[in-house]
Amino acid sequence: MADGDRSEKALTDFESQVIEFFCDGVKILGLPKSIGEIYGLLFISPDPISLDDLVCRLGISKGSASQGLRTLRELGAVREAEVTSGRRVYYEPDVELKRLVGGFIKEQVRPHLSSGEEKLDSLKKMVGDMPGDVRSDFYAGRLERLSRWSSRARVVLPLLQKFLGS
Amino acid sequence: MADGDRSEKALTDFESQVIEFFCDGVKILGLPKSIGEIYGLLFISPDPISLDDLVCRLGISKGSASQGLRTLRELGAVREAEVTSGRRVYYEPDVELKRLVGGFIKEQVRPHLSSGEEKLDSLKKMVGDMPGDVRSDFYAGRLERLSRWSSRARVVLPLLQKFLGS
DNA sequence: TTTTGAGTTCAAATAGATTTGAACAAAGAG
DNA sequence: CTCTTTGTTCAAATCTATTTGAACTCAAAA
Repeated sequence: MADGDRSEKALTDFESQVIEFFCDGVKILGLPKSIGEIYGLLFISPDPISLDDLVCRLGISKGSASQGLRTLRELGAVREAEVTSGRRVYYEPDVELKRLVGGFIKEQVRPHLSSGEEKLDSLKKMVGDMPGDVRSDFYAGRLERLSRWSSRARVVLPLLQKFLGS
Repeated sequence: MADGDRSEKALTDFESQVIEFFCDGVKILGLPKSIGEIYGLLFISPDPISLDDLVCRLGISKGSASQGLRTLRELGAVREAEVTSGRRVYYEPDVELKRLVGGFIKEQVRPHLSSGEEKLDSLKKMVGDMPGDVRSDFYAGRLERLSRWSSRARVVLPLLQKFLGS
C-alpha cells in the first residue's frame, strides 16, 4: 500500500485521542469543536493535509472544513504548505505556543478589549452628565476601577507573550 | 419614596449599559449571559442585593438567579454581605481583579490543565507501545511539545496572578 | 470555450447550552 | 405542628451557535 493512501484511512485510535485532546482545549477558548478536530489532525500528522483529507478523515462537511481552516488561518495557527502539488492546497500547523497565543490574543482578545474601552468611555460620559451626588461618585469610582482592569490587561498581555516565547 | 424601593424599579439606562458591558465580558470567558447580568448589577449597586432583587430587577427566573449566584460564589466573584436582615441573604461583589482572575484560574483553568496532563500521559504510553520507527518518533516529539505547553502554563499562571495583584 | 475540480458561501437543519418554572426542601414564625 | 418565606433542583422549553449540504465562484485543463 502506498504511503499516500494513509490520508484516506479512518483515524487510528491514537489519532482520535490526540484530536479529542485538542477539542477539549479549544472548548476552553470558546472555539467550536471542528476547530479542535482540524488543528488536532494537522498537529499529529507528519505531512501537510488538504481540505479534502480533512473531510475524509474527520468525517466533517466541506463547509465545516473550509470555515474551520479559515478561522485557523486568521488565528495564525495554520498556514499553507509549500508542497502545492497541482492546484490543491495543503496545510500545516504552526506549533509555536508563543505564536498561537499571540494570534489568539490579537484576534480574539484585543478587539474585545478595545470595544470595551469605548463602552467604558461612553459610560463615564453618562456619569459626568448626572447631578453630582453620593451615588454618581460611587458610579465614577466603579468605572474608574474598570478602567484600571483594562489597563492592567494591556500591560499583562504583552508580558504574557514575552514569557511564552522564552 | 423610600430608598429601599430602588431595588424594585426597572433598570436605569445607565445600569443596563453597565450590565451589558459585563455580559460582553463574561461571554469572552465562556460563561453564560446571566452570570454577567448578575455580577454586573451587583458591581454597579451601592448596596448589597438579594436573590429576589436580582429576579425582579433583571427579569430573570429564580432558578437562573440561584444557579448564577452559585457559580459566582464558587468563582469567588461574589460573597454574602453581613447585613442579613432576617433570613434573607444579601450579596456583594468582589471587585479585586486579582481575586477574580485567581478564582477563574483555580475553578476553570486548572482543572482542565490537570485532566489534560493525564490524557497526555496516556497518549505517551500509547506511543511507547508502538514499534519504534520514524512515525512514532514524530509522535513522541509532538507529545513532548504538548508537555512543554502545559508546563509553560503552570509557570505563567501564578506569574500572571502576581502581576495583577500589584 | 467548455468542462472539471477545488474551495467558498449561506440558509436551513442540528446540536448543545442556557433558561425557565413548577415541585421540592429547609428553616423560622406563629 | 403547621404555615410561610426563602432558596434549590432538574426536566422541559427555549435559545444560541455550529454544522451541513447544495448552489455558486474561480481557475486551470482540455
